[in-house]
Amino acid sequence: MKQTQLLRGVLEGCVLAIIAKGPIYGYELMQALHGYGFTSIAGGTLYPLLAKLEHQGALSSRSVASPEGPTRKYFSLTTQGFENLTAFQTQWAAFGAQVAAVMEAIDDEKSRR
Amino acid sequence: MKQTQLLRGVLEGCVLAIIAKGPIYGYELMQALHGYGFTSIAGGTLYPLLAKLEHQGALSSRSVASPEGPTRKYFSLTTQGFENLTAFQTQWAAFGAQVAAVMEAIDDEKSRR
DNA sequence: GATACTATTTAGTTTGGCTAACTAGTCAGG
DNA sequence: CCTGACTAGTTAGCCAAACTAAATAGTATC
Repeated sequence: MKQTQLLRGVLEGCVLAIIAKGPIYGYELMQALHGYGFTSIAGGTLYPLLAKLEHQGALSSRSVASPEGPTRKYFSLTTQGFENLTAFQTQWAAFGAQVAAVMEAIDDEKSRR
Repeated sequence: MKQTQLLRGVLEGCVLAIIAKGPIYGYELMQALHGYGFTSIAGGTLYPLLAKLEHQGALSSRSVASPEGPTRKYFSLTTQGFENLTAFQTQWAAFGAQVAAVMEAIDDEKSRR
């Protein structure tokens, strides 16, 4: 499915949510996203986002050698990151309600026919 | 609220949904969106979108003189437009479910603490 | 004739996810 | 030993869509 546009801003929230569950490195996070259905997310999308979030202070990272490949970079949420996540959840809920209201209106219209 | 990024792709769906209720002109549609909470949508956002949708064949339009201002351009959904709307609703529902799944996971985590 | 509201259009900017390419480490098969 | 496959991360440049700001123009009010 092509959901590029819908992802705008939402991907960041999802990344924060998954990292909130515990430290995780980029590649693993990517696979987790795929598992949730966000199959289109590639390294070129995810890594720059992680770098941005770390730069902004929402994430902290540490490098750990891997027994089966290149060094992994584990990310954790900072206090700021948790705040961002909460803010996102609030905003997303409100936004979803707005969209639902618009769609409901047309559903009413449809059922009236 | 700053929801610029979340609106990506969704605005189009909302516009289709509102027009589905019956012919409406741009300015009125803009006010309708404001009424649903999308207060940031300005003419410079909406009109180009309407033009694009008409060009793509999702909307048809006709100009009608207004008794209290410049000529209005009323838009209606074409068959294509209805199809687009249905496709959007399906996609939006699936997307919403995916995001909910990610957020739920972290809620579980939170409540376990 | 100045302000305000209605109604639409256009130019140019910004944001953030996308593709594509590259580097680099480990391991299996031939 | 070399090739390919999987793991792991980085970078440059593209593109779609919403944004700001400004302009045009009609009507009404003061």
